[in-house]
Order: sequence, then structure tokens, then C-alpha cells
Amino acid sequence: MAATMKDLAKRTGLGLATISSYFNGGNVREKNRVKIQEAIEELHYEVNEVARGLKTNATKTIGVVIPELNSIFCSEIITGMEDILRSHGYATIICDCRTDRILERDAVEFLSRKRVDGIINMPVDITGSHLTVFQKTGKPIVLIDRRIKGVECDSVLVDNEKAAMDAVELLLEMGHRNIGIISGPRDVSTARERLEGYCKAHGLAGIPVRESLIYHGDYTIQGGVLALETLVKRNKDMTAVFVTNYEMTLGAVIGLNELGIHIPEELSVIGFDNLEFARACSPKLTIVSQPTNEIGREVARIILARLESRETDKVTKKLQTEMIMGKSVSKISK
Amino acid sequence: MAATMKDLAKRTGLGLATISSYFNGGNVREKNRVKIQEAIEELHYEVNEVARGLKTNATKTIGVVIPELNSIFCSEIITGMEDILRSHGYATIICDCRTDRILERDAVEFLSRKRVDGIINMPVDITGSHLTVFQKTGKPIVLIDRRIKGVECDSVLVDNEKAAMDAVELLLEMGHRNIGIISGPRDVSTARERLEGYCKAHGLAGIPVRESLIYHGDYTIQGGVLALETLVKRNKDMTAVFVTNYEMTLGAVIGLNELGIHIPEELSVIGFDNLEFARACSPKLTIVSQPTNEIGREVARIILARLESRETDKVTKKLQTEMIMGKSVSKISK
DNA sequence: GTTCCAAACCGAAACGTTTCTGTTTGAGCT
DNA sequence: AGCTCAAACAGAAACGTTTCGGTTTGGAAC
Repeated sequence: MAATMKDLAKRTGLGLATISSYFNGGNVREKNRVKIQEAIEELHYEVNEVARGLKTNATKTIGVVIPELNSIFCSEIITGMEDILRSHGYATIICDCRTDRILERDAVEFLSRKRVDGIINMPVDITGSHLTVFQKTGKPIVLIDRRIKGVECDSVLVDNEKAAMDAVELLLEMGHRNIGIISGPRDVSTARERLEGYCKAHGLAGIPVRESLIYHGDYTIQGGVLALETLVKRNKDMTAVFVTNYEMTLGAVIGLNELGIHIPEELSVIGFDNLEFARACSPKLTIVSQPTNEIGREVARIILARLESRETDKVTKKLQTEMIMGKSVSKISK
Repeated sequence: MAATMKDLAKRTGLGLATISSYFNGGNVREKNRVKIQEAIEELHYEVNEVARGLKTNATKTIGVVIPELNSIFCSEIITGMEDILRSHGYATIICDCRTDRILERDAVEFLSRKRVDGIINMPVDITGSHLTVFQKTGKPIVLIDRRIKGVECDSVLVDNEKAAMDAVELLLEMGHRNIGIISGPRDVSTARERLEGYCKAHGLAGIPVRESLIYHGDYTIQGGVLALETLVKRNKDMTAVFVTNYEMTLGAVIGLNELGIHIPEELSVIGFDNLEFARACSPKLTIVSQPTNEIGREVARIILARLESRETDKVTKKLQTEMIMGKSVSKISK
């Protein structure tokens, strides 16, 4: 069907090795070079990366396993990551495991069979057991956003505790004393860290944390709606709420909107991520913004470094968030 | 390094062909079956899909080329698509070409070298020249959302004209006579069709179309902001605006917000896509909603059918949009 | 205990590369 | 013209599968 290197060899009268070295930057006489080029044109030759992958034992492909493609946090990271990987000749196979441990394990096995050169993973299964088999191959793994205890490998994280402290401290400074938090699932490390930041900020200010002000959501939009409704219902004195990821922020705004509660007169809000959405809210939402693009680029850089050299010590990069000021926080005068 | 079928053969005392037929559903005696299973466990064997791909000339991989991963329209389609493809044993390599014709061409060539079994493409280059080489391989191509004149292949489209007519007719019924439209790039078929619907609705109502009410945006958020500002500035009598994709809808809402223009008292708005965002707007935005998930699933079904059988006649599926009513359109009484 | 035949098995060749081990070539010297 | 040596080339083996043709096996029927 498609032309092969053998065809090129036959056509040009050259040997297979010469054709191969032409494609791999070896020494080929100029006149043969043009002969090969002509043959490529005429036969519409294209390198077969599958065969090459079999021979070289490197597919120039990175597997990416994420909980939800359809989440701006993930998709922005991927965009930044892919940019860099592509420019270094690497392809990415993206597997969206729908926040499902089984599918996540399947995805890793699948990528392993496909002989990807490395895996980038925002883990759902916090035991990391889905990664152990792949890790034995010695190929690199880089974790995004969430750390895993057992598995030791490179990771790119965000300073979640600091992020949450910044937000809560702002609310405290503005006089709020009954601050709700829409936290994430208890078993997700980012969620725990953000909640920890919330508690620490309270501790530093000498204000006790009230259990009823804490809601453990599920990081989804619908979960955000429910969380907000619940918090509002059970805390009549709550004057502010801090939402700890984008999807739930969107949900919370929907909830407030549908309950007819005004921001910030009746409730101050600090959200998470998606600057553009924050700008579209009226009044503009104050948010904690994660450097998604930079996370993606950093992940790409780390895995590329690993692929090129065999350093031993694992690196953990922690990036900082930024507060983007809006008008969704009001000042409370006692 | 990793165990191969040859190792399994040695270990079990069976032949290569038997091992192979074990993996491909052939006839293997029960006792040998368990022997093989044990050997797999002990040697941690995993099929090498690269070698298999070379031999079978099928990689069980579909290439997907889209203009922008970081767009909810695209990412929702991909989610729906991947679900179905995965459950049929196909992987997807996603290439985000950043709305760049050169990168799009690169992506297709890249996928071709990787010997993907088919390509799904939301095309940027409307001449389709990036696809002609791949098409010669006889492997299937399915286009999403935008049609291309030269290239004949399956496609899944949306009834854009009807979508726009529905929206504009609603505005006309509510008494609006000076309706702005934030349209898309002139060379994108979806944009032209939506604009056509806008014009047709005016025609049916016997109302002339005014050039100054038409703005050609670029389908980006920032483009939406600019579009809105421009339209508002040059049409003091404009009472409603129809925005023709999600990113520009978000931009338009940002623009209105930052200009302090109230919806719907000062300006009625109909947006496009992203139901959740519409719900988060205050008042809730009326939008035209595309069946993104269904588009993705349909695309997957079509390409799977092509991969399994060699029907000749190409199919074009056209899906309908839905209007989701909010409170962003006011009634005008003359 | 034969006979028979499908079911089960085996080994080699092939897929399209890269790479290893040699061999040839030709430009720059006497 | 002859010599030298690196540069350029050639051929074959190997990567890990599938598949083709041919061989063995085992159980049912006699």
C-alpha cells in the first residue's frame, strides 16, 4: 500500500542504511540526497512511526490521564503542556477518566500497552496503585496538582494552603467573622490543603472554626449549587463564603442567582479560577487564580528533562496562586 | 526488558502461535489457558501494541484535530466522542492546532505518520488541502461542525441557520427592531450560516438588515468584549444583541458588565452555548444551545461504522439546536 | 484397538524500521 | 598512477507481533 523505505532504496538504487541515515541526520552525499527527495515526492513516502517505534523502543508519545477534560483547570493545563511537548516532537494521548478510579487504572494500562514514553497524571486514585506497574518500566511519571504518598516521582503542585489563607485573611480583614467554605472531597489532597489554609487563617486571627460553616462538596457544578443552598440554609449569620474550585464557584453563583441573594450586600464571595468568568459576573468576582498555563508548561519541561537524562532525585515544583480583586467582598462594620 | 510473547512461549512450553491465539480469542485448551495466565502474571507480560500495530496495520487509534481544546464546545464534543471510542477499544490522539492552519496541517501529517486508523477534524483550513494526502490512504475522515467544499467525507453538522433564525425571531416577536449580531469570521461556514439565519429572519418579518448592526468577531472572548463595545458605540438605538458562539457571549457579558449596561432593561441579549454559564448570569441568559455531547457521540458512531465496513456513500448528519429560555430578553412596547 | 477428523498446536515468514558489521568510494596526497 | 583514510554506502539481523501452511493431539465412533 504505502511506500516504504525499501521502495525508496529500490527507486534510488541506494541501500536501506543510506535511506535510514538520510532520515536520521546521517551523512549522505548531496546528489543522493536529491535523488532520495525526488523518490519521496514521487512515491509519497511517509515515515512509518509505528515501525520506528518498535525498533527504537520509543514512541515519542506521552500519555496524559486526567479526571475530567471538560474542566477548565485541566484543559488549560493540557493546552500549555501540549504546546511544549509538540514543539519537541512528542505527541500526547489524552485519557479522560471521568473521575473514576477504574477508568483511571484502565487508562494507565492502556497507555502502557501502547508503550508511551512517559505518563502525566492528575491522580484520582490517591493510593497510586494504578501507577505501580507502569513505574516498574523505569519510564517517567509526573504528577499534577495532587500528591500521592506511596509513589515517588516528580510533581507539580500549587500552594493550596497559602491560596486559601490569602482568601480567608482577606475576608477576615474586611470584618467577616462567619465565613463559610465550600471545600472539596475529603480524600483529595488539594481539598484538604485548602481547608487547612482556611483553618489556619482562622487560628492566626484567634477565631474558632465552626463545623457548620464547612461543607464538603464534590468539585462539580451541581455540587456547588447544592453546597451553597445548604450553607445558606443552615447558617443564617454567614456573611461570606469561600469556594475552592472553579466548578463549584460556578455552581455557587448559580445558587445565589436562583435564590435571589445579592453579592456582596447579602453575601460576600471569593471564588476560584477562571478569570474570564469572574469578569463576567456582576459585580466582578474576587477569585483565587491558579497559574494553569504555567503548570502545564512546567510539567512538560520536567518530563522532557527526564526523558533526555537519567537524573535520580525527584523534583517537586510548587507554584503560587494569585488573588484577583473584584467587587464581590463587602466591608462589614460591626 | 519487558516480557514478550516469546518469553511466554518458553515459559509455558507452548508455541508462539498458541500464545497469539490466546490473546486473539482463538482456540486454546483450558489447561494451556491457565498456564499462559500464570506465565503472564509471573512475567508481568503486557501486549506490545506497537508491534501489533506494525503487523496488523491498524493502530486502534483515532486522530482528532480541533482548533482549540480550551473551548467548551470542543471539549464537550471530545468528551462524548472519547467515551464511545474508548468503549470500542480505540484510543484518541488529540491535537489542538490553536486555530492555526500551519499547525493544523502539521497535526494531520503527524497523525498520518503515526498511522492512525482515521481522523476526526473540526477544520480551520476551509480549503481542506491539509486532508488530501491523508485521504489517499483510504482511511476515514469525519468532519465536525464545519463543512469543506473540495473534500468529500462524512460530517456532523448543526443546523446553524435554523438556530440563528429561532433566536432572531424570538427577538422580533418581543418587539425588537434594531437587533445587533456578533457574528464570526467571514470564512467560517458556521458563522456564515448563522448570519444567514439572522438575515432570513429579518427578511421574513419584512425588516431590512442594517450593516452597522453586524459585527464580525473572531470567536474569542476578547473579541466578544470588543465586538460588544463597538456595536453599542455605533448603534445608539440598538435594543438587542445576538451573540453567535460561547466565547464571544462570555466576552459580551463581560463588556456589558464593565460598561455598566443592564440586561435586559437597557439591552436584551441572546447568547450561545454553555447552559451553566447562562444560569450563572443575572438575570439568567437566554441562549441557543448546541447538542455538543450528541455531536461527539454521533461522530464516534460514524467513524466506527466506517472502520468496520466499507460503505461508499458519505453521510452528513445535521443536528438541531435548542433555545433555553432565560430572562435576558425584554418586551418592547412601541 | 483402530480409525478419523476437527481442534489444537507449531515454526517460519513477514510487517517497516534501525543498527551493526563490513565494504566501497573518492578526494587529497606523494 | 598509486596510496591512504575517512566518508559514504550496503546487507543482514533484530524489534514483537500476526498469520500461513502444515503437523500433532485426543476423544468419539466403530
